[in-house]
Amino acid sequence: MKENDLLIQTIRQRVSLSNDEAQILCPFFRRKSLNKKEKLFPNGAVAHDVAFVLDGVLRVWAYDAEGHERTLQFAPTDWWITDLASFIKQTPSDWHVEAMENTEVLLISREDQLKLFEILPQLQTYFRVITENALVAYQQRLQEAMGAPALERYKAFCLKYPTLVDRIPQKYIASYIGVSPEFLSKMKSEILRAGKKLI
Amino acid sequence: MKENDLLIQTIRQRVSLSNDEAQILCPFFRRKSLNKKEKLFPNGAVAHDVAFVLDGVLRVWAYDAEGHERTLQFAPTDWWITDLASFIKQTPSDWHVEAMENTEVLLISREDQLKLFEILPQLQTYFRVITENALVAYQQRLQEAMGAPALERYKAFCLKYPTLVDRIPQKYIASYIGVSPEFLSKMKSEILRAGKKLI
DNA sequence: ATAATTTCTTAAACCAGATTAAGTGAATGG
DNA sequence: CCATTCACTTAATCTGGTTTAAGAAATTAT
Repeated sequence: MKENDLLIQTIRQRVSLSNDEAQILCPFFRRKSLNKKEKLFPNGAVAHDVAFVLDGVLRVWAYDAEGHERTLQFAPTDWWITDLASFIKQTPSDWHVEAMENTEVLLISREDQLKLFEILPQLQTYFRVITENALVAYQQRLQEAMGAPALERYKAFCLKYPTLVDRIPQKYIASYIGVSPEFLSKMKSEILRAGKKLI
Repeated sequence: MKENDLLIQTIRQRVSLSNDEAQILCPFFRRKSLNKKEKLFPNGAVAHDVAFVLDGVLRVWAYDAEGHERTLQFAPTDWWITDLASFIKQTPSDWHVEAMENTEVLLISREDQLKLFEILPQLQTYFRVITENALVAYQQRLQEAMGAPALERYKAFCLKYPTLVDRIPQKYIASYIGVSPEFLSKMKSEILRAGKKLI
């Protein structure tokens, strides 16, 4: 059960959970290993599960109108990730949830998640709170996407995902902040040339 | 209590609520009238309350890096609205929540909302569900903002807020879809000239 | 090791949408 | 009821970021 320690610990940062309750919770989760480039569920399938990342990194992405990849979210260790629209309505998925490295996750199905909310009400509180926080984060990001120049968006990425900046290929960062890989490269070389410090 | 009918009815679209439970719920809400241009709370104050719109329209907006207004959300009848970041953490607000017409709302404070979640667990479920749905909507909107051309974003606005298209000044629609008022005007006249039909 | 592939950089031409400016019409207020 | 402000349009010019293309560097597979 050692692999569940990180999960319990993470949940306990937001709601209280006795050891007995933790024992109730654990069997709801299944462990899964994903190889680099492997997807959490097949393209177009329903996202049955939400994943809690133990180790590695996942990303959610889709093609935009012009056929470019756009990254919605990254998920390093102790983040939750899925195609939320598909997961909450159990409808076919529009997004790809893909491992960027060999990755270990814990999975829980929507059905089991809703069951768990009835058995352990604080779990519903936990997910309500992290959903509220995620909503705030997306509101801020939308505001940035519309009103802030690309360099500000790059800085915001660096603050949000400090562990990823020098770990994942730069083109995925570009697809997250919403610029072409060429332009991100140009921005970074301008920062260096000017000797500017980020943040 | 007639003014609470719309609230009860709206909640019952997602969770069950007996008449007795509805009677418990109602005293938690206070009614408030806002004049056109009036704000839900003073600039920089904490958003103590979340508002349920009975009649009229509110909008949430802030200035971007270049000093332009950016509209995050509109709320016509039966929508919920507040500065969510400020509301959930009870920290000073970054956003303006402002009436676009004379508007009637029901208010509940964060404190009372959390109390209510303990008294009526299905209310926590209700807010979890609408928060999940709002999160999905913001994910889609972010994807659009980054990858779709301005005309697509205008169409998406028209679908999302059909009651507002011919009701609010066009410059606020521009500030929502993320273009200058001049460019929205140009797009619309091009649609007309080409005799294209939206949607 | 070496070949094959992927990623990153640089630079020129290009474009969607911003900015500026000027004029017109519609609300609003005193 | 007039004056002022606010909302919308049109058009010229400008700009942040894209596209295209080509080469260099780093990974990955053989």
